[in-house]
Amino acid sequence: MTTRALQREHTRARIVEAAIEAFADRGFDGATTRDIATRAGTNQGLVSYHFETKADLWRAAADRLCNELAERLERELDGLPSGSERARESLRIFVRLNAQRPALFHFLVDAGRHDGDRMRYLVETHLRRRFAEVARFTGDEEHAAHAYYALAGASGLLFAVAPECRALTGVDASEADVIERHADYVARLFVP
Amino acid sequence: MTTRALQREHTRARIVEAAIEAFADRGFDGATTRDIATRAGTNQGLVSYHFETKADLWRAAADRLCNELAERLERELDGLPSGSERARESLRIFVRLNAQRPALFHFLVDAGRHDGDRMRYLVETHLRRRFAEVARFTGDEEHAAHAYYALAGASGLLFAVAPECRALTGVDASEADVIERHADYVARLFVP
DNA sequence: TCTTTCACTGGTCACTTGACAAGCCAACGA
DNA sequence: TCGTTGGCTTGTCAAGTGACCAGTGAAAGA
Repeated sequence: MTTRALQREHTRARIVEAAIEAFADRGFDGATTRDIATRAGTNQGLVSYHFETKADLWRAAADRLCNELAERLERELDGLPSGSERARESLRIFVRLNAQRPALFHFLVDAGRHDGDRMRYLVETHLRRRFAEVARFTGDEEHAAHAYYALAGASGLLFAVAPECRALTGVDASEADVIERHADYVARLFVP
Repeated sequence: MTTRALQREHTRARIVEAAIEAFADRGFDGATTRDIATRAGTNQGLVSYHFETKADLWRAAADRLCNELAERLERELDGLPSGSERARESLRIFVRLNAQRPALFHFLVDAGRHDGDRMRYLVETHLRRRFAEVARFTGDEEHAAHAYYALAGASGLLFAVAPECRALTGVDASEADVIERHADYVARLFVP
């Protein structure tokens, strides 16, 4: 690959990563392309140059976020021994992902509350597969949606509102032992 | 009370109610005072007249939302028979409140992700008491925060992203039997 | 009855927003 | 080597944004 092409990809990646942070922090409406540019260490014009619209950038950010998590999930689940403990460990892994990337939860909530383009895109492109897995996991057609959203909520909320959790309970959700305790709590909750 | 004072209170209440919807829909940054005014059936100037700043209006909306839910929760818990089923029924009630007022979840997430004035206000004014109750309920000092956020997430997310849930799973979270099924699911989850 | 009060309206303000366009210059290709 | 490409910067634009203010008219008080 040429120097220029490499530089281009590198810059785009930096902007997308900054966009993930910004959209998670402020929501789609609240995040500004200027703020994203600053986080990426450049200027607003460059964001418009690489991504035609703000919505395009959001889609790129959602893709990056979801693909990264899907890959990591698949990789970590792969090396798991089968048996009764497998289900619980799967849940622990899912909780750890939520802890490392609270942006996932924010994208889900921010896009999911309206029936719009962003919600449709998330559902069609990324969520269908993940939901199908949970549905197969529960086996229960009737309660699949309930299990899915209860799990996602129980796993992600703590890390999504980490500053509030710190102020309210004194618990720092970024600490490793807190993450592990939550992973264990959720795992035992859903697989007693 | 005079006609004017009554009218004033009525108008303020209308604006606050519109603000709850708007802030839940778009977040603090995304919601505009003009949109709030339109939802309330008036003009932007009147919003500024009744509430000095947008942040003031947000605080009034948060108060209204939290007080309403605290009252309802207390009232419904009051008539509950003691016994082994009491814990489960408490959880069902909590889920039903989340279903009726998904705005609660959105306020929590929107304010809770940053260490700022709104987050502090929510914690100090409304959340402390509620968390203390959950902590007393679990009895377990070590896991109180984990139980609290797992419960809040598991109860609220489904209704907070109802449009997404509909598109993803076909389940309409506004239907009464879906609400009851989720209430039962969460209740059995936390009190097996 | 007549003045005062005040909830409410319409319009203006400085400022921010996303999108766009002209120019710059190092990397590229001939 | 020299013209071209294209990533990038700077500046500009219309469309909002929250806050503010003078004016209005009906209710309240004298």
